[in-house]
Amino acid sequence: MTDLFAALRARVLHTLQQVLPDLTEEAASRVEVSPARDPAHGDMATNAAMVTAKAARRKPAEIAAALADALRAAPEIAEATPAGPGFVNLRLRPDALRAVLPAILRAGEAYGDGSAGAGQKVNVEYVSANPTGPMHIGHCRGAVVGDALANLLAKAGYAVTKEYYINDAGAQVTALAWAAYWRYLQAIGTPLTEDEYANTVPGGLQYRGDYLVPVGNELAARHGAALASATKTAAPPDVWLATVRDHTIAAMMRSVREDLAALGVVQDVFTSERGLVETGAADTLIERLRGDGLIYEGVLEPPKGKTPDDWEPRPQTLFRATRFGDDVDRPLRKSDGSNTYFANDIAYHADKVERGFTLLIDVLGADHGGYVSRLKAAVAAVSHGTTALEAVLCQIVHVVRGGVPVRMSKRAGSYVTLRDLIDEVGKDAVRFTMLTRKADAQMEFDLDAVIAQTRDNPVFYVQYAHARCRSVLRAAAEMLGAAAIADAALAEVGLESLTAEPELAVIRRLSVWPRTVEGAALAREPHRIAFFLYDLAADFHMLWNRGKDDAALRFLQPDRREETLARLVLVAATATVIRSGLAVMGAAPVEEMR
RNA sequence: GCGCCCGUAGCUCAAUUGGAUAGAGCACCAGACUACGGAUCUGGGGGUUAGGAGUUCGAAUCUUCUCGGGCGCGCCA
Repeated sequence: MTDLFAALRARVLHTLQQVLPDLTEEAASRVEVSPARDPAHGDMATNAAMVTAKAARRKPAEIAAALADALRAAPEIAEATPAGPGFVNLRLRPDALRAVLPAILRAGEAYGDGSAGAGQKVNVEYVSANPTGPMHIGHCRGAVVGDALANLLAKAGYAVTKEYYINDAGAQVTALAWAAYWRYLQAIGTPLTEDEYANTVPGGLQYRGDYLVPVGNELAARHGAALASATKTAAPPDVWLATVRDHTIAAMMRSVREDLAALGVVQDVFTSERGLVETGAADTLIERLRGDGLIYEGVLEPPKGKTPDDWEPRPQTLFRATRFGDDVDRPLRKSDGSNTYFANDIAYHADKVERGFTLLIDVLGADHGGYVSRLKAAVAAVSHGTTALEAVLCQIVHVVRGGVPVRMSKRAGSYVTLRDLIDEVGKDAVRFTMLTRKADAQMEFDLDAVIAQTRDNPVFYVQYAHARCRSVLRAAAEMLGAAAIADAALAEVGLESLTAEPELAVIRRLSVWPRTVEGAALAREPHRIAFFLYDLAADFHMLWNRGKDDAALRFLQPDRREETLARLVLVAATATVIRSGLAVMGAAPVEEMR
């Protein structure tokens, strides 16, 4: 019994069946036991009477009254009161409420682990930035949201794989190779100026940032002048392209992994788009879908209202996405015969399906919103409906400093890199702050506020609460000895002295943790963890400050050992749950503030 | 023109996924430190949830319309 709300829900359902013998399973499934919004109402409330009234053809208030009467007989319930339009408010016996504390100490950070995921194999794909340069702030939110969501799902009982899809097959990678080749020519002493070189590059010289200088130097060190013409001007691509491209992609991915590691993100699987292309996976898949009657040659209608200037009707290889709810059928081959990005992406998602995942979650930027419906159609088609795809869309982050927007020029080298951001505000602050908004809402990231060490910075507020817990426990170890305050020892302590409202408020909050984990996981909303931690920290700071007005209310009372130990149980449990929550966020708990 | 996301206190954001009197922080006003770390805490003012209509025991949340903002719209990734 580590989830008090699950236990009480079971109690309510059991009792409800006595009141309403004909209770349907459907109605029962809608019964909730939730935290009371107002402590004056009690500890918990249930909507049981309201959600069952219609089927039972009885008035909610009538059921609520009967249910409350029956619940009062339950051993863990002190009060059960019908209220409002049909709620039943519950107040637990104090010992039943306090029982969560030893349960937390015994479970440690595993407290809150759930089984809602039922071991389902889920693949969370996130970041998946093109390997064409250092990661910048635009990539950051997806990285943090995806990583925290994966942690959250794992805690809720899913079997999670964290994955990165390397987009290393498109035209932009060829452009990257041209840019790296320029740095290579420089390294071996080319006579070409940058502009002269740019004129020889199809599509012009992109990626002019100097982060490719080391790559050029490495190529020169490894290959000498072998990749260039005798006059050290641009040689035909077939001489060097594959070599330079592969080396550069590898270098960029090393940099991406380093940046992600600095953010605390370590993914389990990296899948290469090029790998899928080279094994012909996409072509194989297209033929398979053709066998299912889902591929045809056809001509699409032009988009209504806004027709591109160069639009002309053209027969294309199309996937019947409309059969799976998409708006239009989607092209799989470009006019030059090569596969579209979408074609490769179908193959990639089919690969995930074949690896046994029954739930795929793609964390995408909001600019991919229009892409989701065709992906869902593709996953439905290749998995024959056995696998679901969900998209978590991350809206754009506006970086400001003191209310003034930080310009993020696309001009190479002058944008704000992820590494710059981490160096300035720290990994934990970046992660926590990125999770203080719903992913699908635009957010403002104020560098000044994130550095500030005050209450308006949730990271410090939460970490300060943890540091205070640890501070008390260190002082307690001095006073009582380390053995007396070990978790195992504290789990046996009598807790009758914990009766004050601020103490009960913290206990109530701690009891909500498993329910919070489950709710956030099912909704795919890791930001709820951040808000829970903030609220828990607020409850704890409030409790702490009682000791300021009245020294008798401080945690450590030298001449009252039993009472002190009981309070230490509360402190240790609070610290444990904060650590548990920070682990989901991917932020480190701190022992002391500096 | 069509599709998706969004609109909540002056500002930045919540709201237990349809629940009770819509809550926090910042800012503003008034208070609390011989400290288990005051980087904290207590109190106050501030709202027609963009607007209208509907669904029901009950709506910020669901439906619909209007207004406003963001993103996307065949052979980019």
